[in-house]
Parts: sequence; C-alpha cells; structure tokens
Amino acid sequence: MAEPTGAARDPEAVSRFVEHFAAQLVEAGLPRMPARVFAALLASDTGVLTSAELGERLRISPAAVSGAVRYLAQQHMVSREREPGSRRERYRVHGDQWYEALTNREAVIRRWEDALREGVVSLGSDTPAGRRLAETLAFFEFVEKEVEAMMDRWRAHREERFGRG
Amino acid sequence: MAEPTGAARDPEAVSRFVEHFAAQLVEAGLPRMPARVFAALLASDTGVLTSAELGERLRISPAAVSGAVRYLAQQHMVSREREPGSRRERYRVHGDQWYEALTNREAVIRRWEDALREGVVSLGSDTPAGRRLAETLAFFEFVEKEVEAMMDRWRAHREERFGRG
DNA sequence: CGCTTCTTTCAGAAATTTGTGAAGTTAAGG
DNA sequence: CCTTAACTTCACAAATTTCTGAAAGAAGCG
Repeated sequence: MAEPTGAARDPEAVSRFVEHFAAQLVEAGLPRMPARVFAALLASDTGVLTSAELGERLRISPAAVSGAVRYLAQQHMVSREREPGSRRERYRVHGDQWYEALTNREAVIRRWEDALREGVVSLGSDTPAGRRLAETLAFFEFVEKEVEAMMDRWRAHREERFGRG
Repeated sequence: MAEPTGAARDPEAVSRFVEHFAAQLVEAGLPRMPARVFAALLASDTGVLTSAELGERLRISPAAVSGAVRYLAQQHMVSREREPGSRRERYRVHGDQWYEALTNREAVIRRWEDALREGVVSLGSDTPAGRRLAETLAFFEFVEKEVEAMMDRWRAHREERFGRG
C-alpha cells in the first residue's frame, strides 16, 4: 500500500474501472487476462507494477500473470523491465507504447494486403472478383499511408495539449 | 488463362484464396465461419451468393451459413436481400459496406471512451493515473475525428482512381 | 389451403481455449 | 557453492465456443 503520490484512492472504485475497461477490451477481441492486466497497469499511479502486485490486485495466479504479460509484450502494449539488483520483473505501460500498439495493427493489415494481392493474381485482374479485390487492396494501402500521417499529427497535438511526456 | 468473365475460373485457386484470406481475418479476431463466408463473397464474381451456394462452396451446413450471415449482417459487413418471387435469400458484399464496416469500429471506440471517462472521474483527474486515462481518452477522441476525415479523402481518391462504383 | 422449398432455431457432441497447481529454471545474496 | 526468491513452463481440469443434424418455422405456388 502507501502510494506516495496522493491520498489512497478507493480501491474498489479502481477495481470497478479496471474490470469495466477490461471488459470492453475483451469485447474488442483481446483475451481476458491480458485485458485485465493491461487495465490494471493503466489504472496504477506509476504505470508500473510487479508480477506480484498484478497477481494480488487481480486475484490471479503467477502463471496467469506470466502468460498475460508475455502476450502484452508481444503486442508491444507493455514493456518489461528488470528491477536492478533483484529478480523482480516490472511491467510498464508507456503512453506512447499504447498508441504505437494500436498502430501496430499495421502488421495485420500488411498480411491482409499480401493475401489480397495473391487473390488478384489468381482470380485475374480482369475479372469482376479480381477488380473487387484490387479495390479493397487499394483501400488498405490508402489507410496504411494515412494512419502514419495521422500519428504524426497526434504527436504534435499531444505535445501542444499535454506538454512532452 | 484469363477466362472471359463468367467462365468458370480455376475453382481450386479461388478456394485457396478464400481460405488464406479468411485465415488472416480469423487471426485478426473474426470468428471462423463469418470470415470464410465473407471471403467467399469477396471472391465471387457478382459479390452476391445464396445460402445454398455458400454452403456448397465452403462445405458447411445450412445452420452454419445462417449463423455466419447473421453475424456479418450485424457487423454491417454484408447485406441480405430477398430474391423477389422466391424464398431464396441472397447475401451481398458492397465495396462501400466493407469500408464502412471497418469504420464502424467507431462503436467500439465509443464504448472505450465511455469507460475511460468514468475512470478519470473515479480515479480523480488530479492523480497520475487519472491523467494517464485522460490522455488515452484524448487519443481516441482524436482518432475518431481523424478517421472520419480520412474516409472522406478515401471516397474522393477512390472515385478518381476507379470511377464511381 | 396445403405442398414444397428454403431458412432458422435448438440441443448436444466435439474441439478449443483458459487458468491453475506443481515442478522446473534462473539468478541474487550470503 | 548453496539457498532462496521470483518467474516460467507444463499437464490437466474446467469452461466456453463452434458446428452439426434434426425439427420447426416462413413464404411462394399450385
């Protein structure tokens, strides 16, 4: 306990937010445990928690924590840090990482594009179906480019509004 | 190759594309059957297939077709049409629908925003965690606005490149 | 008005996913 | 070099999801 910053907040209110937000993430396709762990980190004061803290707050086993953070790290949604001079591991959400993670759906889009390109070739670019696939492909290529520009604009907007993080 | 439109194309090549693209969609979080049905429609010449055709091409039961199209219709990824003077139902992918469907992740984002707003209030906007949530919220609000503008630009881009659909 | 054709619903079997306890692994500290 | 703290891996039990066959439900057509 004993958060240095600010008075102790109502732990139940925190938990309520964590579970509610996690539920939204689950509905959007994130597995349950990673969603809860992520939400717990978001709602923590420092944005950093150890495995033990996560297990305690969420009432889950060390194994579940381990699996969840592995997943989140792979998605670049958290980073792992070794607490120096200890075998404790710490997990952190970085404001920026969170945004970048969403952007990293790019990798997914890239694979869609590959599949579509293959489809255009094998169905024939002069067929109606081929044309439909080509247009879909064009859409994704467009989006990919636009998202990049959008993120630049966001970073500018953010700095203006919040100052550099 | 390059059969005239309407001639039977290599059905195996079509199937290969369908399954490959569907697999990508599944990996992105779409349930298996809806993904396969959607891919089959994308790869069809007219963009329209009946229940029976879908069942036959994908080797799945009528029940599976029914469940999949219900899902897809709810997500606005296909529209259902009653073939006049018949109890056959037809399912269609519309180029535009497909884009709009992706845009409709908006509804999801909206719910995330709600949860985050609630979190800012209950954690206190003067706490570090509250500030983190507020910044995340700002990000999504930004994205929401930007995506709208992006879709406008896409429609213009598309018309220029493909002519109006 | 009933027959026929197509679609949906429902209950259940099968497969997949999820989370746990327990053993295994790594590395700090004496 | 041995002890001990912390995380990871593994096998399995439980819960959930998914797809099917069968039966019920609409809607055109004679």
